[in-house]
Amino acid sequence: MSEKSAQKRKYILKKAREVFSEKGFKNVTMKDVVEACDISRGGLYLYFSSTEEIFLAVLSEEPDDDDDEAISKALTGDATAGDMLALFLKEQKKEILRKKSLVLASYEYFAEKNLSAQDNPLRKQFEAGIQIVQTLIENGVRAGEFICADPYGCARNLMYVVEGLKVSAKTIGVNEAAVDRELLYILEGLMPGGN
Amino acid sequence: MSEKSAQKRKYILKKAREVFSEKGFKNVTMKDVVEACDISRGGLYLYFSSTEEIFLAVLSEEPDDDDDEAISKALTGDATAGDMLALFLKEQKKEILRKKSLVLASYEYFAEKNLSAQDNPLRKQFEAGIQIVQTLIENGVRAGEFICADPYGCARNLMYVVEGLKVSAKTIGVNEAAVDRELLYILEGLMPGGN
Amino acid sequence: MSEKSAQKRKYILKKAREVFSEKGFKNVTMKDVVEACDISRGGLYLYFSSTEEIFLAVLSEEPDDDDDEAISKALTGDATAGDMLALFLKEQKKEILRKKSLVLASYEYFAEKNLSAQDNPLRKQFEAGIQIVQTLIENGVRAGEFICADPYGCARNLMYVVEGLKVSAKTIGVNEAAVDRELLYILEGLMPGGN
Amino acid sequence: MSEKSAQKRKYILKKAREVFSEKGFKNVTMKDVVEACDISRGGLYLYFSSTEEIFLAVLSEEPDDDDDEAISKALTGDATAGDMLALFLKEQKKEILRKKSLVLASYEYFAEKNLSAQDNPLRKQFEAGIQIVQTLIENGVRAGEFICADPYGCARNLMYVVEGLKVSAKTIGVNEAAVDRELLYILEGLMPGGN
DNA sequence: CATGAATGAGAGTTCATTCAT
DNA sequence: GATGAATGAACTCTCATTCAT
Repeated sequence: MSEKSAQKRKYILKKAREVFSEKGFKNVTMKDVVEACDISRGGLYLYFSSTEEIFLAVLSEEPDDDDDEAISKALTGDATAGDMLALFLKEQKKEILRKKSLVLASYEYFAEKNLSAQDNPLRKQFEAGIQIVQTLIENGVRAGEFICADPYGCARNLMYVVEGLKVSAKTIGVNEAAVDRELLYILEGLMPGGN
Repeated sequence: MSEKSAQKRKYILKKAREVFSEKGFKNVTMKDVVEACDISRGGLYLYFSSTEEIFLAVLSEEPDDDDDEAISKALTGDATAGDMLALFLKEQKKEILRKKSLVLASYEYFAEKNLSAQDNPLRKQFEAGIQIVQTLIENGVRAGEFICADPYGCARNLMYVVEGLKVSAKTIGVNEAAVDRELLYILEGLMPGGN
Repeated sequence: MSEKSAQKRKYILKKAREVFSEKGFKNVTMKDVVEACDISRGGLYLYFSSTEEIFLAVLSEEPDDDDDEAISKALTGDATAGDMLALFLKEQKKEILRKKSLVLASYEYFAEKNLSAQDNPLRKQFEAGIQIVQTLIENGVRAGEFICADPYGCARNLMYVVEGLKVSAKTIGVNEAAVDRELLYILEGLMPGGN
Repeated sequence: MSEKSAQKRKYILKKAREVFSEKGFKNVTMKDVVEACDISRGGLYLYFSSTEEIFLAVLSEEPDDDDDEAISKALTGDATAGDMLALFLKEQKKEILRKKSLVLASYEYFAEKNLSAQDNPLRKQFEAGIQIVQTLIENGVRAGEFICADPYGCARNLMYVVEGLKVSAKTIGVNEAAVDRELLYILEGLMPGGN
């Protein structure tokens, strides 16, 4: 039963993720989720008792994580820093362009809460990204692949651009070429013969 | 009457702007606006018939526009490109850090609509920003103040960072020092002795 | 408007009183009141926001107060203590036998709350009754109408019997003859030639 | 199984009694009972199919009945009428002051039903009480212990006071001293040197 | 123009009751 | 017998919107 329950919970979260992707956070009602899942009103309450609870569960669900896996694999292999950075950017690009993403719902949700830096998963993720990029750049500089006087600054710049692209993708529209162009601009700045 | 009407309309928009700043777009009800304005329920309907209508009116209101004015003045004066870029960035910074801004409400609103590029004021504004920055950089390069191989790319980079900072300010928190740091990083990239 | 509002409020309370009389306290829903008043769901909420609020308003409404008026008149006139006690008992009897009374609803309500003696209107009323009866008996004794060694004890006895009759009337049924019989039993105990 | 069943039934009734004592009748849901018993929702329905059914079963359960036993014992022994009346009153007092009693739940329940005198267990119990007291008083008078011109009237008076005390204990609060005082007042009225 | 009472649709939530296991 | 997930009816409460004044 617990098995079945867990599966149903997962099913609900899967459907809810779609709903949040489409409608953001605040616009989603329990009724929306009920209808997306095609279950009864009361049935949903057996698993979750508010949209917030569902949303947080969706967020904390392990994602498909091809990305992290891929990154991990790359990090353990003997890929060059450039390869790895490219890989990282590829994942970011995927996230930026993903149709069904929780980006805006997260913005809505975390903008309302005023979480301290520690409690804010969005921030943690952001800072983790900076850390990764900085390390990759430093490795690349050491290996002679990159030229960069301020790896930390460059990493931050990259991540803010990614952030800007994410939100732009949802609000003003950004196509794949534009994403490539922006990321390439930064990458080229790191290249020995770059601008 | 028309005069009085216009004033009341303005009053409503002023109050509504505050409401949208605080609560985003979707969370705002006609009741919220009515209460913020301390007018009657029916009274509001004489001027606007939905929160969307109010929101669009708020957006299209001419803002205080010290910024644009200042910019214009600078552009007509004999300020250097560097001065003018600094001025532009100062305005951006103000917007990024403004407590009561419509940033998130706009994101919410325009994310829902799928407006074509032409109809999307957010996009127009974004592109106008790029245009301005690009021009300033080009002027600076011509004047020998800046060194930049790709003014358009640099302008885009700058604007995406600004966008990233705006959303970060609302969601994960960004203080003034952090904004300065990010903008400075870009500026230094333009300087003859920069990175 | 305030006039009309006040009238509607009164109207709601009148209807609500009937509902509480019939169904007690806990069984009454906002829907019940809405239906009794034949107003809209939301309309009721303009006046009251919970059944508790309505109930307390019903309780604190001034009653028809023939009783109190009558008593007051008698007290100011030159009625004998016996006449006045008879009058008091007549009012009690009316209350005991009243079809539409809030007795049980009050019991339900105040049993749930654990109000201190001061805050409990039921208790205040009860003690006021004892006080009145005691005074009347003392006056009667002084006037030679009654014989009573313990007016306070007798007053309490009377009021507890009244209380017992009230609840019995609602739960096991008590007819007028039975009420008369019980009250007469006590009265006769006060009479010079009584038991 | 039937043995086990009977035990479970008893267990449910025991727990349900507590629930009804605390929450009255109408406020109790099947869910409340399920939770108090820590059994499954469906499980309860194997034994009872409504709160009413449970409540009636609780009421008809033989109580601990030290009281009745004690009374019976006393009645068969050679106790004096005074001793026996004192015993009876002691039991009433216990009931009046019992924290977990079904008094209010019963009031709620039987007030809703409009049972005929025959079908109303509350009434039967009340009249049985009068009968017992009347007999005791008559025996006491015959034995010269009591003086009473109207044993039936006095018995009724006593029982209504008890009823009044029961309901007062639940609604306006009555402490032990007050109960003693009221009962003593009546007893003294029976005593040769009483009021 | 302006008011605010009134309506009713719709979302949230709780439970009695059923039923597959 | 026993379980507890699931359903759906019923209730609470909030607002967008209308309309008589």
